[in-house]
Amino acid sequence: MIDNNWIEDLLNKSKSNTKKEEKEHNNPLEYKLITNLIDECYKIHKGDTLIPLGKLLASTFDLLISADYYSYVGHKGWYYCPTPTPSLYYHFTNCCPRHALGNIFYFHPASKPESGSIGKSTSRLLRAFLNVLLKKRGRSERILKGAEPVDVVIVNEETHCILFGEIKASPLLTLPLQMACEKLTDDGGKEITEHDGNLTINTIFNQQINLFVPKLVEGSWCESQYPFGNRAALSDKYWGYRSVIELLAKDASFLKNYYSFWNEALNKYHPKLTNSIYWLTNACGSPSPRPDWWPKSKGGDGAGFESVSDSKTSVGVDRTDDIKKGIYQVLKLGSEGKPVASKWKFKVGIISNIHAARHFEEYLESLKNLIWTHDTTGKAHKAGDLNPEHPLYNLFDGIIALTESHFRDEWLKEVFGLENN
DNA sequence: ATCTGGCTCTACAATGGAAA
DNA sequence: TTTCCATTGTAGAGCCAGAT
Repeated sequence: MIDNNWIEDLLNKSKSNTKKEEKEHNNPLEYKLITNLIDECYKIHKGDTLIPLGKLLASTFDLLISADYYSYVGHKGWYYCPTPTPSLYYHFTNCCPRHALGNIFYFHPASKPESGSIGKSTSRLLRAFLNVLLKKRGRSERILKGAEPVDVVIVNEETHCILFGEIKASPLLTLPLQMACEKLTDDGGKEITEHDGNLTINTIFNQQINLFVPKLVEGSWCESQYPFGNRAALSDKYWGYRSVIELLAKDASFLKNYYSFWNEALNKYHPKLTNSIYWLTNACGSPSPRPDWWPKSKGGDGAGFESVSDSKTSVGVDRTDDIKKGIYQVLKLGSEGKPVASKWKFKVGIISNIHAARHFEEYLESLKNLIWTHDTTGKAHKAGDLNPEHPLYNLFDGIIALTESHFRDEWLKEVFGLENN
């Protein structure tokens, strides 16, 4: 089964996959947006080196994912909030985003794209993002879409270094969209309140849509918006990408303000610190304090309540079963590939946008420096029992994320070591 | 009360064999 | 040989029950 061509075969499959993907996936704005985002990060970091480059990059990766999410926005799923001024929101956690900033919760289901379409884009976008980033850093490595069971292949043809990686990418948050609107009444002419929620409006096409970026005013986070763009028609599939590109070009303050919000959200991303902008982050859990009007979960006869965002939507590589899956993948790829690596310096690792913010300690800390080997005698108990030339392997050559990484390999450190990790 | 993980549903991509 | 289609595998996320 496993032979000396295992790595070579997968590498060849990966190459052809990439070409095919480039052909079929034809979004002309994707590369442009990624390039602009990364260039802006370098500019900001150069102007203020106290801002860590990796975190900046991670925050703009969220913007990239968001641009993709926005491209699915249609007529359905806008939430009507009447106070203090009538407004429509298209949001990504299950509550009114503007009231959540003050820890007041009005339930309304998030309008996320179908999970089936999210999965493939996040993984593709992270590969594309890293590709541009490595070019920017002057690296010659190529990033390829892997073939099962490998998510991503990173290869340096000259030095024969090759990484098979497991990708786990998921955004910290997606900014809500906002539109102004008239005060609405129900069929009987009665005013609609926050509790009534869940309205479907007639059309969003060609209307001004704004981006909801909370702003810190005298110590509290307040609603604030940037003019964003509009979707011309159903066929206008990439309007999200176009609008982010235009906003970056138009308003120099946007990215810095967005970053300071995003960074604060990441710094306070902990289930014990449930305040304000926390409720816009993924996997933030149940509302606290839970208001009287907060609904029980659907079909629930028991004590279950709806959440603002379920733990299944965890950030980066933080979801526990994803971490476990990742550990299995590096073990599997490593144990099959490393002993037969031939001319390749074969490395394995996990690649993500954001490190395991909540679960690193419990799930990865004790494993991060593990090494392993094959022992067919079953009698080796210490290194000295083995032949001095007996090979040992890293469990992880790298646990890599834009925000924080752990390296056990010099090559990977050169490729991915950013200034802040 | 919260976290975790099993089960479920959905979307999508890859595969491989049969039909054209 | 190419095209079609059923099957299989993977991932994200909702729901729920059991553990802590």
